[in-house]
Amino acid sequence: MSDLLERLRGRGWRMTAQRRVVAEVLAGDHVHLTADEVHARAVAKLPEISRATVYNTLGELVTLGEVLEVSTDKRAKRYDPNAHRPHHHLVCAQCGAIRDVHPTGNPMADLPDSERFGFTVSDVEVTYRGVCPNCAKA
Amino acid sequence: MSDLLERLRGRGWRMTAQRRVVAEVLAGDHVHLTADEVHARAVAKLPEISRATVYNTLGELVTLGEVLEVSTDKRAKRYDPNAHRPHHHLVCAQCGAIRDVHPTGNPMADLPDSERFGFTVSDVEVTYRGVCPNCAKA
DNA sequence: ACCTAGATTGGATAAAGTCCAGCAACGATT
DNA sequence: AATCGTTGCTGGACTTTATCCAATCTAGGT
Repeated sequence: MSDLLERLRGRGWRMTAQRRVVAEVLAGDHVHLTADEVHARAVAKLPEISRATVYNTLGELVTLGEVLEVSTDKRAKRYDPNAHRPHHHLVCAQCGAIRDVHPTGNPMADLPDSERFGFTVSDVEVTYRGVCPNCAKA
Repeated sequence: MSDLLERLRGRGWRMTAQRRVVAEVLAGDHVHLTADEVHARAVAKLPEISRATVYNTLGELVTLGEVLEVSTDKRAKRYDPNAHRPHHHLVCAQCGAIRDVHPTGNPMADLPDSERFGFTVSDVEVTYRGVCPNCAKA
């Protein structure tokens, strides 16, 4: 993840304690935190960090293509740091747990021209829904 | 759409002016209104209808499987009355326009067991993103 | 060490949705 | 047609999520 900071610096990002902390908090696979969760964890490392800064930083990371915004059906947006290996999501309908998945096939190829309504289609997002093993037990 | 009202009545839904109006407002293809938009249009037909009722009714329609909740990336959830013909969505990244699309292939079959993490997968939602002809012109 | 563009802060505000207590009315029954 | 129990409706308060902004601070170049 420190390569992330390198890359950002290369793009003229001014490095601050706050931004470093947000980047640290987001590291890892299967990480899909809400802005508030990011803020809570950031505060643990840097008590004075403000909510606004967390929102700003997340927004910038999304704009720069380093982090993906994931809208599962929950109320709050979630942020996915795994932007460089394309993947989709599997969501538990009961507890909201999210896993990264890599389906075979290419959904992009499955949309015929006749179904594109003249759009220039650039991206697909696939969300699988189901019940996770934990919730199935209960 | 009046068959919808029939079906609901058959399921023990008590019929009221408010519910009728909400159902009317939702009729049609490529309809993806936010709760607030539904409320605005409902008010035009029945001035006293309250926001809470619109939210309640939409929630019930979703529970009954008559309407789908669509989370594109906008802030507000949208409601899609076309629940009985399965379909996916194509969203303009600029203006937010939404079209119903029917891709070929079955994304469900593209998720191998090894990528299911023990989940019981029951549903897939595919969202294509791009730029619509209108926005492309500008 | 200094300077300035850019970043941070926290509080106000907005937008979307939920909750609740009291009133209204659907429709089954007689 | 009148009654009545149950369910639905209302409107306002409240919660959650997110954005805006003016004042203040700081990273990093010189």
